[in-house]
Amino acid sequence: MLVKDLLQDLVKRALDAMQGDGVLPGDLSPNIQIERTRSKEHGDFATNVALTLAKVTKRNPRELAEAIIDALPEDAAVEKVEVAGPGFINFFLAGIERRSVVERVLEQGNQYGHSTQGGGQTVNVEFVSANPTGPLHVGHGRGAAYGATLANLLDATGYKVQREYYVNDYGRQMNILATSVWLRYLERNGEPVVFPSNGYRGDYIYDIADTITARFGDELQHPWDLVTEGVPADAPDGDKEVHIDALIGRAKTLLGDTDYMNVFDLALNIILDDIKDDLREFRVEVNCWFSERSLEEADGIKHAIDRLREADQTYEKDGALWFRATDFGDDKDRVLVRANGQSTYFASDCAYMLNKRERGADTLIYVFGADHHGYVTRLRFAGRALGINPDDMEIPLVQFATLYRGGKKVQMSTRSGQFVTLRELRNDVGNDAARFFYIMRGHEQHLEFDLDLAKSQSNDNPVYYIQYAHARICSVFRELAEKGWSRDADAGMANLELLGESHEEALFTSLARYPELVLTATHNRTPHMIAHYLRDLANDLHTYYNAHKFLVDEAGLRDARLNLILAVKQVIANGLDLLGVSAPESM
RNA sequence: GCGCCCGUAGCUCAACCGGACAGAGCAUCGGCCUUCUAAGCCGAGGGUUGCAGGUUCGAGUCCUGCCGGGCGCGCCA
Repeated sequence: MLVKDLLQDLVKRALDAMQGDGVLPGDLSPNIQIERTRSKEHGDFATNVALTLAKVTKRNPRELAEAIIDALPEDAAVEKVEVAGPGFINFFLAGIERRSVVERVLEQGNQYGHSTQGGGQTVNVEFVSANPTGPLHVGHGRGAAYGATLANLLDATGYKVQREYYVNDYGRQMNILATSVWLRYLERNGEPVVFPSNGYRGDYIYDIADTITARFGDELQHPWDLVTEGVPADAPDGDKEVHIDALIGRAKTLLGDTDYMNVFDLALNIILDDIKDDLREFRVEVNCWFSERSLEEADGIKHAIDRLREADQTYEKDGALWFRATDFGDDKDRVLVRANGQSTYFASDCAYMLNKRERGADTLIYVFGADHHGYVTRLRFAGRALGINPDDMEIPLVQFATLYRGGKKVQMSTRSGQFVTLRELRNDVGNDAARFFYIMRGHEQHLEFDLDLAKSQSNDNPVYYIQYAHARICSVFRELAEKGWSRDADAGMANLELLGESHEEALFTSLARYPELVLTATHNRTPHMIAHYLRDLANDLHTYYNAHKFLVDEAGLRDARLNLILAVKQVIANGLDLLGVSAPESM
């Protein structure tokens, strides 16, 4: 049981007693907030319950606080309780309680900070879900790091987590990709191809085209004149959308269904495999690569539309099938099935959402890039249409990351194909720094990613600073062995009371805070809190190291200090693990 | 035009359901030092939380309006 919960229980019992005695009205059920204090003078924990009760009971808050303290049951963990400020109740923990964290950490090891708070509820975390039309870029990287870390947090706090990537392998963009590949193939085989302005221009398209050549030789080749037969002009003279759609049509006609799909699938698989490798190397786990096409093939879209139709939420107009979004407060109704018989993305959204629910997800988390925030409303309407409680759907938006090198912004533009890929970033700064820097800021904040800092081996680099704290502790233990000593764990525990230095007190507090922090970070979907915490903990360790020698001659004190820093090492490792960052033994 | 997000120290960012004196790092300034491997350590200055109202015992946090920045609006995906 967390001390926080213990204190909450004590306060509750006090209030119950006061209600029983008629000192407080029996009908109030106060929300008892226990929080860590910001400064030591205010003790370890505080509650504002007297302030909140003062109003409803029309009593003086300080006086009420005194009364609550009088009714508070004794507990060995609490040394002193005080009224402070306008009516806060401050709790000072007993020394033995404060020190006990060392034992807890070492006992629980890599499980310290984990909990069963989630009660086994299933949470579906969908993230990245970039169209497989090219390699992931640095924008996707932030979503990947955020989603992966959030999933790790949920996992650690007792939720069943589905980590999911929605593979858009069905729509028009994929047809543009397949056609782009085929055109590059023709170009490589000597055709005088004029590449469409709306096609995918990246170099990787050539690589895929070469794979096509390796597999199919010149079987898929057709003369350029025939390819462009009847195709309207490209921009600027014509409409680039019409132009590319016509080219797609020609590709399908000339290649036939089978060969067209061969090109399509080959392109898709090469890119998707690349994305899978990329994420795996980035320590981003994905349990389910959910294919949009599979949804269509399994009649999932029809299934979802049937559901909406049964609920009388659809109607037909102008040959299309519409969803009555206005009934739910949208400014206009939304098309489910176009006049040409093709279903819309909104229909796929509904189908996929329904599918997630049918696979057992209680909560749906959609991690979106901020540029996709226009979909949020639509998705929420889909949820309402399908009868999903709005509280069971969350759509955190991850803002853009801007790269800086040499103090200057790295220019990027998807349109011109001038984007930095996630793989380039990882190769540049390393996986550890990339993971850490990505989640170091609140996800709703624009991120300035300083590439030079991320690479630097100095204390200014927070990743280095934290990892170094871990390695430094390992180094102390190597030194211990070199001196021919060893740690006596039991003696260390028995001598914890020798640890009375302010640096040691600070570490007790920091270590004890960790499980609460993990819960808060999970609950608020704010993994950056872990990064900030680890930086603070590392700072506590380094200042302690600078102020005191651990390997002192006096064995009792030495063992106690070694137990303490071993606990610090454990918590740093646990925290870094949640972030997907390694904890090196030496640097 | 409508909608969403953001605005906190010179810079990059924190601030747990609305709590106590708004905190870190970098940079700046002033000292110290050569250590369980680390040019590091200790300390100081720096703020009308974009502006103006409102709610509250209490607002960086909630509400309204404005200013500034980013993004989005489709029978595209």
